[in-house]
Amino acid sequence: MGLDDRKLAVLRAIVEDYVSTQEPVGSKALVERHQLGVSPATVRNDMAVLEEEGYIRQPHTSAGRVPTDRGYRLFVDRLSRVKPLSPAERRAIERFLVGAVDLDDVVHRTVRLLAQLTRQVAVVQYPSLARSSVRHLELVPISTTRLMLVMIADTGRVEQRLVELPGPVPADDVTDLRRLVNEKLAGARLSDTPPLVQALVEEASPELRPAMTTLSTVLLETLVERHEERIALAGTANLTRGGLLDFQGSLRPILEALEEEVVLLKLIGETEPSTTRVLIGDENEFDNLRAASVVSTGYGPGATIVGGLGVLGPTRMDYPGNIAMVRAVARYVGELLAQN
Amino acid sequence: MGLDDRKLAVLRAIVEDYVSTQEPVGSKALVERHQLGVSPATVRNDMAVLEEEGYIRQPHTSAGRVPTDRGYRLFVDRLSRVKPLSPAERRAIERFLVGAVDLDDVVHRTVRLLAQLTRQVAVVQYPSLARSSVRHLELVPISTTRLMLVMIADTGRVEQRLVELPGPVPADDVTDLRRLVNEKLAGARLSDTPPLVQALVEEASPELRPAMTTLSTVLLETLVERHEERIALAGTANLTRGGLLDFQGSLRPILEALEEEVVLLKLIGETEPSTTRVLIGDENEFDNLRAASVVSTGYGPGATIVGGLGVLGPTRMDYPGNIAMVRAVARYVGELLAQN
DNA sequence: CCTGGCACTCGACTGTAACGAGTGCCAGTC
DNA sequence: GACTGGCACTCGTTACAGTCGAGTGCCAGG
Repeated sequence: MGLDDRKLAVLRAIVEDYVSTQEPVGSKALVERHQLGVSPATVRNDMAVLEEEGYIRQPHTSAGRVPTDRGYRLFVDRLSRVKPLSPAERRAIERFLVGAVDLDDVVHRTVRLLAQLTRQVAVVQYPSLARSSVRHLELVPISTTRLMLVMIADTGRVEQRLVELPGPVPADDVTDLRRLVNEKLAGARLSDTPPLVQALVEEASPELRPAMTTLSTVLLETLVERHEERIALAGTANLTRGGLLDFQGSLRPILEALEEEVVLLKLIGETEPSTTRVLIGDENEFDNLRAASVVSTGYGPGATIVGGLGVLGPTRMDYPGNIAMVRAVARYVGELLAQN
Repeated sequence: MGLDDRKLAVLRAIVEDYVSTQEPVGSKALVERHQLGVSPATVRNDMAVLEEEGYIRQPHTSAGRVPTDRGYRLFVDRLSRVKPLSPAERRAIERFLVGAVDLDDVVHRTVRLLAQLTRQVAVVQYPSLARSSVRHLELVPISTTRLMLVMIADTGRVEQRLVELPGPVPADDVTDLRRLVNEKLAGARLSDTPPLVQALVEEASPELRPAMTTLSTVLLETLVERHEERIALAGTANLTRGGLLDFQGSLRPILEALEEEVVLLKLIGETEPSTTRVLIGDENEFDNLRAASVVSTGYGPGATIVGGLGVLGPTRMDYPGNIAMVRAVARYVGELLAQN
């Protein structure tokens, strides 16, 4: 029941044509547009087999064939040829590098770039706190009983939290607190901090003990528990390309899913190192996104991965192109981060 | 050519019915659902006048009437009765207050709340830097030639920027720099800082001069020039309610507009104090949003205004309800901010 | 000034027919 | 045995005609 080379070529042709025309493709059109070297009738036979195997289907009897999710999967795994970026695309990616002034800027530029290049919805996860280390902790007195805790991570992320102290704390004590927490925590990975924070409380002098206890609670919340992942999104307007054909006229579930950070994180955040992941149609776990595909990968300075990025679009998308662009952008962002 | 009371009542009834049913409303249905005390024929005459005056129109000859933008305008200005919030809505607003830990949290909760209450797209502007004062400036050494500048504003906003120094600066000098900039700038409104920053450079000692010069450039950029306004958005999925009837089936322009921060800022950011602004259909300046209306207002602690918030939806929206909710939410957010 | 009545308009819906893209199958060819 | 041309068949799309009915404008009468 194997598929010989020609049948695979037919499948590839169907996917490519359908992606570009958005219309079910028939046997006649297929032989006209591709050099298959056989007649429509032969192609029809091959199509019948491909359909039997579940790679393509007919929307209705008198229509051409359309790839199924399974067909796209085979295409992505075995049939797609790498699509080199055009010079224009390359230039666009390089140009976006210049002039980014901080992490926010980098992320925003990246997500817009990705949306523009792929003409899909782009998603970029900020560098995950879980994969960051503490660079510096700052305590800024707001009033005698309030501090602003600012945590600066090595990935460039800056988190702030208000700390309500149990009682007034003099400025000198704040200085001590600042010194203590930095001595203990600076350089530590955020995931390793809980015991260190615990130690801080135990080692604190009696005067500092109450303030340090409160502070430690907030520290743990900020550093570990709330684990606030952030996401940037762009290009939602691209969902409306292709009229209402994609997503069978109902953008609703897609838009709803895109508003859930949890969903997006699941889609692009689970990064095995340096692979590009492709989720096609119902391969992803969310019902709302059955009609969508996701191409994602991890990024980070050097070989480490600090976050994920990717694009989301209709299953009928240009997989080779999007894969190439997602990879390229991830690599450039990694380089950019490495410079800091 | 004035409109007597009954004609106004008819217009009000048309708006209310059309908003709730989403279908052109005819004379017969109107007298059935409202106590107008007259016959359909009379209503028809009134309708003819209202149409002549441009307040309503017929989508086609054999259909009922639909309000025009001008009709909505009149309705909002003179006919709508304030709609008190339901207890459930009140409770929802109060509940959202509890447990907000920082500005980001407040803004995100607010925008989601607003989207959920109004079932429209909600937009919240972060407290504007232009209306903030400097609370504290922090300089964190990243390497010998790099600093992270962190600015904490009294509105709770925290901005960071990387500073590339012209040469190595010893730790003691960083301390001096920190002290100097805080002495000069802490408490100042951001819009008042340029001369102060200038003075900083002039007064700096020769050793600090080069570093201070670089720092001042970044300060000016961060504090004044880039004036980075931030926006949070939620509820885009609500655009798909009412099927494709609203926005005549093309969400595209709306989604595109929503991705432009500049556009959103114009819509909700221009706040005259303590008024609620309603922009109906083509009253706003963006072609993309001709089919949409915006209800917005300013918010801030006490009587001052630090930012705007609002909702965007089809012109066929529940103006009284949305106005009430936007106001209520703005007031609550103001109270919340005042507590900090 | 309001009302009932009436003719009229025109979109929505229904049913029918013609069309055509595309298929599956089969007999014939290399 | 694999491929091909031919052919009957399916079924969605389009066009057209006819009916229906919601809603109107207008008018004569109260």
